[in-house]
Amino acid sequence: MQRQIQVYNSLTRQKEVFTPLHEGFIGMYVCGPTVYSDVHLGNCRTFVSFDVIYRYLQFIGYKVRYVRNITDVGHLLDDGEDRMSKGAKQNNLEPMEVAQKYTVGFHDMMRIFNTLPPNIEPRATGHIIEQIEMVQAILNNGYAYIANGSVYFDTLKFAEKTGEYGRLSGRVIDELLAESRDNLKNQDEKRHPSDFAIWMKASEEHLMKWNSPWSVGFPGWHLECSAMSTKYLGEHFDIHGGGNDLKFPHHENEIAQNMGSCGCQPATYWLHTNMLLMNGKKMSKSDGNTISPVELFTGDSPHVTKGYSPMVVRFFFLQSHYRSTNDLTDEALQAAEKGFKRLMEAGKILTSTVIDTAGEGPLDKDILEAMEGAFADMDDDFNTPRALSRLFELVPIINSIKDQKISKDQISKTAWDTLQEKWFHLLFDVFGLMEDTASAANGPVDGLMQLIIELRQQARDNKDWPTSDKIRDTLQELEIVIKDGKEETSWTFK
RNA sequence: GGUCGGGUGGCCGAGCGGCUAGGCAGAGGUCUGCAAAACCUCGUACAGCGGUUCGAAUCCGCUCCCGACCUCCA
Repeated sequence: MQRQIQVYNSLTRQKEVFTPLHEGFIGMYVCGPTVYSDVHLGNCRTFVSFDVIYRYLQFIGYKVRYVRNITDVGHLLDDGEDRMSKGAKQNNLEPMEVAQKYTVGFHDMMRIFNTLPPNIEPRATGHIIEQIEMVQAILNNGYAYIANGSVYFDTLKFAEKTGEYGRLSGRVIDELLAESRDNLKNQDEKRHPSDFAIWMKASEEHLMKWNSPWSVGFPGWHLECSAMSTKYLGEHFDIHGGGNDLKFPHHENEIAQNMGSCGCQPATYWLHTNMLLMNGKKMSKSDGNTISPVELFTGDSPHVTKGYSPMVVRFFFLQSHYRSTNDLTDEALQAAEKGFKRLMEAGKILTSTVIDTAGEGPLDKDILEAMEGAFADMDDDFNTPRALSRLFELVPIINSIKDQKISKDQISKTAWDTLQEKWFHLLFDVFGLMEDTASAANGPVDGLMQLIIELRQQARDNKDWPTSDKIRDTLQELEIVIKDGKEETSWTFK
């Protein structure tokens, strides 16, 4: 069921028909987290976005190799200290203990958000040799120079020779050139301010360091992704993804490194997710405008009035397009929570209702068009909010079937069965949503509830309203909602 | 300052030349013992000013705001 899809390519700044390098196969690399502290929500939104992309590509029949790295070395802070080292020193730990702790935490969170694990999750520290080899290749090609044991990428030379530097992020080479005259003098080792380290000589007290032909040191900030994507996906692969904020300098430098070593553009399509905002501003740890996933789940934060379940949050992410900013507010989350519930309730009705109408029904067309439309929306650069809106359009029909406001002969068995199948494919397999908590009750709870509902019905038949209402109110306090339908009474967790 | 992306009804958020987005909230109605749920109906939104066009929220120009990146960040 291969479908033709379109993706927005950051490199060309337009939507393009997606054509994989090898028919039927896709190589996708997504920049993963730096594991020096707990994941924050913005990371989660990005990884949920790529999770949906990964799921959809698989759903439409591609065999996808999804590589997402773990960065456990190589990110310098202002003072020149490595993030991992800093975290280690603060807590008196081995750097690898820090990495391990937060890697586990990251994985837990990804599971909570119901994201599929990538096929390969390489670590930067496990690929020092590959990185050293890449530095060597770049040196051999003349796009890097050695200074005091460190190796720098020569952006000016690269820009002059290839004209590539700055293409992704829209930076202009002329500016780089003009800039150089003023800034040249204050550069110690770098020849040009835009040059960046691909190998750094380590100081004595630096914790994470390795032998190399140039010095005992560590790889540069952007090198890992170049080396690891090449190793697992080849010199040229289909999709490279990451957060918008990585475009420059990270991705720009990644491209430079790949081209500097092998001469080819690493990925055909560059996909960037936009930022998660909170109250209109980028969510960021450094300025306090942040809420951790756990705080969001528990409601333990001044930014929310209550907790929201992971699936509600996932649904909330999906309600905006991955290339748009998404503004997280308490009000928006409440709206998402209700909407998500409505969708899930409709799903339950869909599961439990059988329609046997032979031939065609007058509503078939609407139903099939909406479902087909939802997939067409996904084909168009993974437009999840639009696809979701199609599902919502079908909710009144589904609910009306249950309430018998629409009779079953209005819909054919074929259309209904198709709806069932596609609905769940989209919601569960592609969007990666699932029932929250214990709301899908089984075991004794369901039986107990049946009994209670039956007793209440007896009271109602006897017009014993006090008893009937007491049952309802008490259940309400227990977060269980009683819904009196025309034919039967159902229940759900609040 | 440079680069890029935005400003859509009370809120969130799609659409990006002609056709109802959708969710939440709100109003009215149906159903109901009451309530909830559900269903039906409704608001006539596209920052401002010009321009292009038979026709613009959608294209162009200007103005005003906002955000991101340019330093580690998904």
